[in-house]
Amino acid sequence: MNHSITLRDIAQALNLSTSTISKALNDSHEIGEATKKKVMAYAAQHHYVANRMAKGLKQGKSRSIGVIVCSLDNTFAAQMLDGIDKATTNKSYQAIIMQSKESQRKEIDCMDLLYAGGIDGLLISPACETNDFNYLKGLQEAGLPVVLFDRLTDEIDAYKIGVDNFKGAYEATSHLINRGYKKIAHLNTQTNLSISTDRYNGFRQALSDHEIDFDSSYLRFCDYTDKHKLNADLEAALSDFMAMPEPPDAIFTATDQITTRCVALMNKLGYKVPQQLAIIGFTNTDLADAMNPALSTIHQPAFEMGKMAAETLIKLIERKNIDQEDKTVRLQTEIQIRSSTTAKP
Amino acid sequence: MNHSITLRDIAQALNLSTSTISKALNDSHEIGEATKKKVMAYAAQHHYVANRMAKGLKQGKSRSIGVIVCSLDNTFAAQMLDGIDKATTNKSYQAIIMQSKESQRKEIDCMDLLYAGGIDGLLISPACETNDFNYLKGLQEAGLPVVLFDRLTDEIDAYKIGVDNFKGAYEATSHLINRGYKKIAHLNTQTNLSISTDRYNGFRQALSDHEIDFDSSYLRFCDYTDKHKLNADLEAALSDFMAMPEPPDAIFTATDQITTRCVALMNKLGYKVPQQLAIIGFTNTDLADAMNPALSTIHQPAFEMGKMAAETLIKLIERKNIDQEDKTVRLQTEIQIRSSTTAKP
DNA sequence: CTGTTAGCGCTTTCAC
DNA sequence: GTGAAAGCGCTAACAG
Repeated sequence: MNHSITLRDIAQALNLSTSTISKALNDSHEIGEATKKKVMAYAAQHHYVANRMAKGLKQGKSRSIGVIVCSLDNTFAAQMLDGIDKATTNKSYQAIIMQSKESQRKEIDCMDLLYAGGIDGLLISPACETNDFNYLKGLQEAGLPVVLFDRLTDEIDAYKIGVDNFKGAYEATSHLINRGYKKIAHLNTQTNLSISTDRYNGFRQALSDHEIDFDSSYLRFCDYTDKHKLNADLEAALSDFMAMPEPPDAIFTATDQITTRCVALMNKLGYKVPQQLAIIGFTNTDLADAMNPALSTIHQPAFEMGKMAAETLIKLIERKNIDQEDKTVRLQTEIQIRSSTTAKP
Repeated sequence: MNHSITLRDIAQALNLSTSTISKALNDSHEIGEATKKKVMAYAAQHHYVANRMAKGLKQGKSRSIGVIVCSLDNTFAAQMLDGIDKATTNKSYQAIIMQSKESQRKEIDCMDLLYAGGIDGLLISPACETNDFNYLKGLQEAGLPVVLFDRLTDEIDAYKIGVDNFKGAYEATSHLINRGYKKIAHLNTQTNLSISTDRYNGFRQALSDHEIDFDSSYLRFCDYTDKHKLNADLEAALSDFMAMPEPPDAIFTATDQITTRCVALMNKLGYKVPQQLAIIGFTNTDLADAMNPALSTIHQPAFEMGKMAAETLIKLIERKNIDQEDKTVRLQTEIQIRSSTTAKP
């Protein structure tokens, strides 16, 4: 806690009252120019900085927002946090960041702590595990402004900022088909969040629009709650796929983690990419071009999504008009084609 | 800002005074068991949660710490933040995270904001650019507890948690030598921080211990302040190296960014790894094994470093004994050998 | 234009 | 064992 000077110190030094100082510093019209100048000068000279606690207590707000993501240690989340930081810093809010580690219980703990900590609003990207949104609804009903980002759900009425997952998946799948792949496998997560179903639906729609029959044995929903489990699920899925009489010739992976782990496994298991098995997936890793072959990806505007979510929340907190018809915004993904989906020979 | 009930609400409901409630809730010995029970029960039932602002104002502390890293959007930093989060959550502190983006000016802005925000202590991993620590010293002299982590400097007297960079670099270089590589290039950052010089010195020491002459044309210090500049510097360095009459046969890269970008460039430029050019470097990316060939790395205990730094800071804040002789702690790195440094044919 | 006063919610002497 | 009162630093009526 800093021990800088207080309003009273300035008041005494300048032979004025604290309220005059307060008003002067807040550039109130009630105060004369001369006094303002004097006060400002003195404050600057003595490095006065208002006590955040006192101000917050008085005004009933903390100028801080809570942020809950699955994990700090996750490229994609980190990029969104970067965007959130941009927005909060711009508007001089503090972000208190917490992680759910994909656990619904931990997520509730986070909400508890944040709420108790006196946040003015909450930005949340729910854990994969989460299927009960009552706690969150409770906070909302208690008057806490809430914005969902990245991982959305219809279970709750709130402002939501995500991407067009259906379209991204549709494009990825269509790209594979256009490159000559027909036996396309799909790896996704086990979760109720729309992020999963939207991508799955996009995949299915692309297949059917190109008149390719859907083969359910090419489909697997993996456990996402734990790195090791995910890896195990993925490895099982891959070897099952490749042991089939008609193994897939391409694979579309639905999340950042699944995509990158999958590439690692394909290297480990020695599959030739893309000759034997092409791959494209949702991932924002900077290392797509460091892989060999370079990885084709569906890239999400993570930074913008975070920034926009934070800006929306701040507007909500400050009861400003939100100039969008729909409470749900879907940003566009971008397909980045590299060698892991080179045209089929 | 949450609007839960206050001490006074409880006091009125129970026909007691606020001070009694306060003491009861803080489990003071002055209060009778019966009253305590009654108060606790009522508080729990009505979801009482103490107002952080009021408490902070009264006690002159905020139970929050400031954290400054180069960037949120950086695998290595994210892993350290994960560790910091672990420690702060354990001790029920809040971490306010800010990013310097490698700029000294921004770093000072961050410190300003954090200090004004009333943090109880500061955790900082300085920007590469930073060479003037007077501002930080100023905060320290004003009584703010400060702990440096990851990127250390002798310019300031503080608790410091880093890794043994000299040893890590020494091991990486020795590994290359033992695998039969003799013409070893080194890519490092332009900075005054010991992170850079220690690694450089470790490299030099390994060469000289193995009686290999140091060739300064195999050495390059790259601009780290901007991704594009770094990439350009790296690309220039690589093509200069490979255009030499005697190009290097291996390369030791000193940081996370340099290592991963370098791999991407080597793929792009089409060098055969490790036949033409082996590579090992400091990096914590999860994708080392997703690369082809898999990347040998020097891995740093980022999570532990962050956790330990935060724990140290909290002890400092709470004036607890710190049970370590030396104010500087150096954790051990771990060499992870994969195919990018396969023995020279 | 400036000052007085009260109070945000909490802790903490100090009385009783 | 419990309560009254003061005060942390700030803002905002309300007076003057």
